[in-house]
Amino acid sequence: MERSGRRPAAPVTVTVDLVIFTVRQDQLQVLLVERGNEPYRGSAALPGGFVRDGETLDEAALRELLEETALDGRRLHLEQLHAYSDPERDPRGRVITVAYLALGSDLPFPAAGTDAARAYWTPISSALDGGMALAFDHAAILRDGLERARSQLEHTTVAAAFCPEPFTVGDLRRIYEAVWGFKLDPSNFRRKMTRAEGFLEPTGERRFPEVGRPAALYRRGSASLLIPPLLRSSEIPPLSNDQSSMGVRIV
Amino acid sequence: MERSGRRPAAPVTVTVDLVIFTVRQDQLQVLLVERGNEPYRGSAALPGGFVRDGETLDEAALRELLEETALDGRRLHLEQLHAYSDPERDPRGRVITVAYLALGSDLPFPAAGTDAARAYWTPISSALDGGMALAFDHAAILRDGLERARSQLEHTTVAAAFCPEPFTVGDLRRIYEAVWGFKLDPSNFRRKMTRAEGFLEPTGERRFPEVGRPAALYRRGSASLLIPPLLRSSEIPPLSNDQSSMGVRIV
DNA sequence: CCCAATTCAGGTCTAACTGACCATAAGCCG
DNA sequence: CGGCTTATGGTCAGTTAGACCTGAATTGGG
Repeated sequence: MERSGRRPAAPVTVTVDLVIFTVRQDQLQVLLVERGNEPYRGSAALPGGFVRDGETLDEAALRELLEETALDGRRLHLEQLHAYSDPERDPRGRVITVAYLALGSDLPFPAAGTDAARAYWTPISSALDGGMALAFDHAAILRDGLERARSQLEHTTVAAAFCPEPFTVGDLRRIYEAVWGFKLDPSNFRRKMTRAEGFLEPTGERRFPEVGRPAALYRRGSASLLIPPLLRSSEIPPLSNDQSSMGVRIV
Repeated sequence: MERSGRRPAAPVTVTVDLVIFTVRQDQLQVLLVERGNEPYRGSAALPGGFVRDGETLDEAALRELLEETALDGRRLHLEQLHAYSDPERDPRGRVITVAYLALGSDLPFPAAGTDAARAYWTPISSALDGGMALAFDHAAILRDGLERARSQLEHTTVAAAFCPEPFTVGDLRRIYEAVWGFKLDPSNFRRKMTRAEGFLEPTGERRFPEVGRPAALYRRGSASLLIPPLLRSSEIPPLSNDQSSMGVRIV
């Protein structure tokens, strides 16, 4: 940072917005709120809010997460996604937002006591298919969050963050299938996951499902990276709405 | 974003800071400036500045880049890195910065006309080895930028952004070696790169170096992703002198 | 002119991994 | 019991990665 005296520092309002994903009924779902204030009153939006004095962005994101989902932050993954800064993105004026990606398992329905007008889980397919116009640039943020989540599953063990412990290899596979949007071969998936060091920690227990053979139960291992990665290579392309706003276009 | 009326929006100053990397003499170098104003007057810092009214973060980063390096933006890569928001990170008050990563080939020395007190290239090894205390949290930003650059080389074709066109496979390999900090096997590297679709576009020409056999010249291809990725699997031999799979550590 | 040094270009070989597919196991249900 | 479902494990062929080797093409020095 240089040149502090030259130009007046333009004052800016900063918010955090959260892309909170969970998997329910083998479906990737995102938490949306119905806006209670102008602008976009009544529209669907990502949960979020203003960053307060003396608060880091991470703290603000954690606070909003707790307010929206009443969730203990321990078993969920939270990471910064991107900062969005189009001067026209908020009709009230200059508002820059920093988006966060949160992944959680079996997240509860939003507590009734929150001050969001209404919060609810929606399958990303419906949230993105154009029928539901999200407020501000939240559709773009959601797309970026989805792509980030999909990419993270390739290289890290965060998929386990979607699974309540203990879980089976099948549970984990259904997470991958829900997030990526296509089926995986159960046999090859199991071989891959059980060989990745530090991903799955056997409990010795088994789970007896409604139907089918019992499955071994696992806990999350200590590894955070998936080595070697599981790349969604040449599979069936999922519902692709590639219109990412990330990356700078030059020329 | 929700709950607009509840809390006053705390006004914040926003800056962009740039981690600008280039490779010179087979060394990864970063552009630093000597601060001309308080705080940290005289200390080394990353180039950057305030975001102006009506400007996106990307635009602010591009503007700073042009001011610092007088660079035509065509052959350089610019991407958002992370937002840093510790309330104590700037003694002047509440300043959030959004860091950008820029990669360029053969970048010129900073133009004399810029208003940065002094700008200069430094090998990252010296910039990070503690002897040179960077202003603010810029050491952390630089570390994050380095890790991002290293990771990008695995999955994308940005390494070519470091190479003035046309370039040889050897040029490209030396970029990887400089950024990653260890040697690669020339033969295996060439096999990998020439097979990756859309990375290298042969020109048919050759370059006759000072010493050694002439090398075929290439241009950047159209692909932006490197498929399959080139992973620096080498990495931390936990015990023993196992000199890793693909190379020998330098640095 | 021949030789050493250097770098490029290519090839071989083996181990590992991938993806497609098959087979069996172990529950449930009627 | 046989049929259905899911888990688990194995095979097999094709691909890839890493280690290593061979030769090609150039410069520079005796």
